[in-house]
Amino acid sequence: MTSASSTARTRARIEITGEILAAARVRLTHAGPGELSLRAVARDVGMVSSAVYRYFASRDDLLTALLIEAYNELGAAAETADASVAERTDFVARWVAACHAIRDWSVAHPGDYALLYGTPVPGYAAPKDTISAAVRATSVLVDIVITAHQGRDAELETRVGSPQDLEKMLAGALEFLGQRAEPTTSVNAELAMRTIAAWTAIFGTISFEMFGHLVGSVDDYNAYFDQVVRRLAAELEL
Amino acid sequence: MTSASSTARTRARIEITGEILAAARVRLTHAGPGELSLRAVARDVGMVSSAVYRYFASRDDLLTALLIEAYNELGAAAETADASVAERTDFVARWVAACHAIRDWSVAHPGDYALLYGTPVPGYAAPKDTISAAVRATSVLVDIVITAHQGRDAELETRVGSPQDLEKMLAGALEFLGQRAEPTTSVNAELAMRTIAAWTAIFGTISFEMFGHLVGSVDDYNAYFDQVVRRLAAELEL
DNA sequence: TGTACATCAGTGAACGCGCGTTCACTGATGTAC
DNA sequence: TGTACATCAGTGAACGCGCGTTCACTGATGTAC
Repeated sequence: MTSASSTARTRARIEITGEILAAARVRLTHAGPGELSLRAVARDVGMVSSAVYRYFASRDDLLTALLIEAYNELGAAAETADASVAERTDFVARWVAACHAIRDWSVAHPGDYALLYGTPVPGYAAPKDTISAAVRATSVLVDIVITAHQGRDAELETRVGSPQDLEKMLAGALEFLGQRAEPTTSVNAELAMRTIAAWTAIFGTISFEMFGHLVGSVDDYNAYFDQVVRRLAAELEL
Repeated sequence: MTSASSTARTRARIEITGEILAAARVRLTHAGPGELSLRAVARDVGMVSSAVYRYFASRDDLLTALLIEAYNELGAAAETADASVAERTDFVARWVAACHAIRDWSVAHPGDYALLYGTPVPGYAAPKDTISAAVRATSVLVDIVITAHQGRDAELETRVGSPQDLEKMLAGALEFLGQRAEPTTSVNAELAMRTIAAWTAIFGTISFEMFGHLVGSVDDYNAYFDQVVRRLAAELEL
């Protein structure tokens, strides 16, 4: 008698599901997510195309699984990098480590990156299952910023516009940041503004690099990214 | 006798070429560039698919024409917005106007924006004809920054790393900026660094908005973009 | 001005292709007694 | 432990579809004399 979770069938299922996902991700390197072909993936794995339907109910389901897997990998990379900084109060070091981990993963997985941060697939709406995975990498960055500012004497001064305007405009972000901060603390709207702008700048920089817009302008992408990240750290007063 | 440039044929050719391009751009709103179908475009225009080949030698040629047209429109929008600021020494106003023009055009033409700044079409390499169009919007921003700093007493101080490192890393950008500056002036590497970072942040912000990454965080995209742009203006010391 | 020829836009059929998905099947694996 | 039945992974054929591109054609427009 075999326990339900370790029969040959169950193990094979897990393994082959992984093989299909891996093959699909390789395909994504050479074709956009919209052109991802289930039949091509099946061929790569060595099955007949209809067999894939034993594992994924449709092409969209495959895309969803890919999205979740990729988001989780990116999130895990950021988390690991942050955790590897021994001096937990060195927020600049943690920020730099996490940002570079995000870029390193992106450079190593261009197809996956395009899936996550490139043009959305037309006609495909990511289901809610993807949200918790999608938020992981971002949460690492947010936590570093919030923790750095937690319990400081002075709140950041609003640079442009009024605090009230910022609060209204960033209501959603403030709620998200508030959930990740200590229960009693309220998050400063100016800090939220700078955090979102920094987060956007990081992925904007990676996208520009990956999609070829920095060709001819920047020679050393890693060094350039490092510059951007350290400037953002200063901006965020980490 | 009719002059070569205004025969009925020539006029029809120009008109229909425009109709094909327009139909293709509508299609791009609902399908990524990789999935753009020549047959579908032909159908929309009311021709048989093979007739399109009288106007474009291949699907890739159509894509190239779309790229050039869209880049030129975006560039023209930025140029017009900049030119409409009467007080030419009010560089902040010019910067804000140009940036908003870029965002407004992008929001109004999401399909075209994705073509220009989204995931590149796999297997398609934009030919060199596109470069001069591609550079127009960017040039507007660069010119504002350079002109603002032209002939100032103090050069910007390098914030992170050494000026030498920046110069090496940004050789390509420095050459580009140098071409647009007054002949005798040399462009400060720190200024180049901040300019590229600002340029990247602008398109990063627009991409995040357009591709859905700000949903739930930011409520008023236009106000948020305005914040970003004004902060960048300060950063650039316009 | 009128005619003969050349150019060219648009047609419609055809090519070979790959796609997502369904379905009846077979044989191996798992389960209950 | 052994047998009977149920589950399920994988097969292979088939469906209807849309795609990019080629080609011989027709009829209208343009050009040269």
